[in-house]
Amino acid sequence: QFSWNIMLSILSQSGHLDRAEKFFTGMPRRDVASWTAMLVAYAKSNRIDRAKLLFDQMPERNTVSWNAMICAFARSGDFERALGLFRAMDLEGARPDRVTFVAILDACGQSLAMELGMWIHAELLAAGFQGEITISTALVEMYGRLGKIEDARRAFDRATGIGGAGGDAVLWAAMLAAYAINHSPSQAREFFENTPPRLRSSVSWTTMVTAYARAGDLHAARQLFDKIPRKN
RNA sequence: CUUAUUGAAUCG
Repeated sequence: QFSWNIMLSILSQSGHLDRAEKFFTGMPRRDVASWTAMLVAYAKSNRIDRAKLLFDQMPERNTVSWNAMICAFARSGDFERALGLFRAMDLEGARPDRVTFVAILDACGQSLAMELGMWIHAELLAAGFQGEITISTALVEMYGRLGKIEDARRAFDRATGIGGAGGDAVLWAAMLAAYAINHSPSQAREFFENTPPRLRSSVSWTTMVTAYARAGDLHAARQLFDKIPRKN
């Protein structure tokens, strides 16, 4: 069973939707993973409608299947349906996990659904997902997009811990982006300078450079660009 | 840490 599923995911990841489809229908046995893999294959080819059809036809659904479908909607920009599915999970007794929450927080941020976002935030605290770094990053990103920079910062501070130097490069880049979106480049720059080099990535650099460029300060952009270490 | 789903910028 494992090997069939592996074969199926190889086919879909290499973009052979038609072959994946044939393989899927020809499989001697199909478990939840097989159905979900096929669903994702459709979604990646932008056949969201087909994906949803498969989702509805699945003999059983687990959290991963729900996540896959929610992510598919979110990726296609259909945040309404993504959020709708999230609500429907409860009714079918599927429990959201950290992947669900990250996807939903992202959808909230992109659709500027502040009310719901804050509600979700409370939900995940209650569910005990507080400490997950991907969750923290998603919170920072969402609040940043919503213009709630203080809330973004609060989530960030909790994630970086006592010394304030915890977390990873993704978290720090997300916080930087939150500043860059909501404040002047110099404000963002201050945060950038206070970022431990270990937690700076090429993403931090490009975020900072484009912040200057967007503000029209091409000189500062160029100057910073020239300071980027070779490896980045 | 390889059977399915998830976190950051730019450009393509």
